[in-house]
Amino acid sequence: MARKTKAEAAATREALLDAAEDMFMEHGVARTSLEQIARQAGMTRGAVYWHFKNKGDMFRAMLERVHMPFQDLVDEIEALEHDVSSLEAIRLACLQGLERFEQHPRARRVHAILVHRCEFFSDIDPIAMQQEIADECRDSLYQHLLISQQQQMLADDLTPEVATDLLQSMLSGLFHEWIRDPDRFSIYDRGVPLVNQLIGMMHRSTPAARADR
Amino acid sequence: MARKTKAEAAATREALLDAAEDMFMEHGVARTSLEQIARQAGMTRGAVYWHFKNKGDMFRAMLERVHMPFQDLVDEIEALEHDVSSLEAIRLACLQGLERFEQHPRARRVHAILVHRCEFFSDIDPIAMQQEIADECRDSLYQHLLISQQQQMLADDLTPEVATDLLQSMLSGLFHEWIRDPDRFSIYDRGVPLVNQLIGMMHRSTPAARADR
DNA sequence: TGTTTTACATTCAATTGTGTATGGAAACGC
DNA sequence: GCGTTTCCATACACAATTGAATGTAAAACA
Repeated sequence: MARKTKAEAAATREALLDAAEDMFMEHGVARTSLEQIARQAGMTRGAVYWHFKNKGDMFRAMLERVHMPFQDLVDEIEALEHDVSSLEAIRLACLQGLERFEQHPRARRVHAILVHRCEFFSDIDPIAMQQEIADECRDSLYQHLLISQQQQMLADDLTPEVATDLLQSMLSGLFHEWIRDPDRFSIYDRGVPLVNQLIGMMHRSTPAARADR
Repeated sequence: MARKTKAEAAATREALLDAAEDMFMEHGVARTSLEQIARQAGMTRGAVYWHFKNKGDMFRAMLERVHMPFQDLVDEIEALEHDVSSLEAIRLACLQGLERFEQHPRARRVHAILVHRCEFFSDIDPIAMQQEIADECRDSLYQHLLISQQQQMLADDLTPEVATDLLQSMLSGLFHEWIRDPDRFSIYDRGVPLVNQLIGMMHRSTPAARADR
């Protein structure tokens, strides 16, 4: 076969990853062969083995295309905390995260694959990856809820530990319910009232809890 | 090979399912061959193909050994609702559910396999199964939270819809965090304060929210 | 412009898993 | 007690993938 331009080669690499996403999503990771991926991209397995070491390497590359923006959210909290209260910053960061999930279809698909379309294989451990993401999110929430408590924002009977577990569990559950079938409902539309309500209930006895629904 | 007694045959069937659980849990469903399962049980594939049609049939049989006791929980709510308030009945049913998860290691393992160790194959769709379980739980919660609202138990700014989403998301998230690595923490120990806190916050302005931790 | 490297396609060897067919001895029904 | 059925082991044929080896024409480079 004729050699391609560097730009063309990069394009086929992207096309292969796109095809991998398609086939992984449709048939699951284990049930899709490298030939199916190659044919979906209009190539042969030769192209796949040129750009990637094997299926595991391809999977890893697919994940690396969607950078997990959790640290970005933390940074946004940080930037906001100078203007608004810490609890309010957390609330806005959660809403921002929901919105982001909704608006990046590639990130949505890759997360769906990671959670529901693959079991571990070769040296890929999706559960460990999910663990890592969840822990990162959890630690971040805890740090900021600790600040909220120090600022006397949390309700009397609410410890930052329980508050963290509550928020993290709720967000995690919402995510899992949604990612199971993202077309069933909008994670943003369902999530906004939940976040507002829960954060509102966490506030220190401000009877006029705001639930803008 | 010599024919076995009916009791012995039933025992090997159970042994095969035990072995399947072990291997599915350890290597994932897709990566375990029927021969691995047979050898783990001290048998050959002949035994497997005698008792089951194929891997999918075996998987289904494995799931059928653990009856999902969600309707039992609903019934327990029903039985309790004559004595205590509806919200209190929901709270107790949630705690009961957590306890049950903790205490049945087989159910725990099978759920872990269903969620994290398999993608769909042949005519098995684990996501649809999880969907079914979640919907059943959600519907049940909603029905009873509707009663709570009619009994004027819910906080003014809390609709039964949002309350349902909150509780269900929180429970689902807690479950997913736990099932990812059940040895990391006790779902009961972490769940009890969460349920108590959340249900407590849902109550209609009873300032003395109870958080027994 | 000539040489080297790149970006694939094609082919091949080897492995792995599946489903089925066959066999055999003991348990079961009568 | 005898035929039949059951429970499982063994053997075989078949398809599906994989990884690597080889081929090749054009791009990149000097």
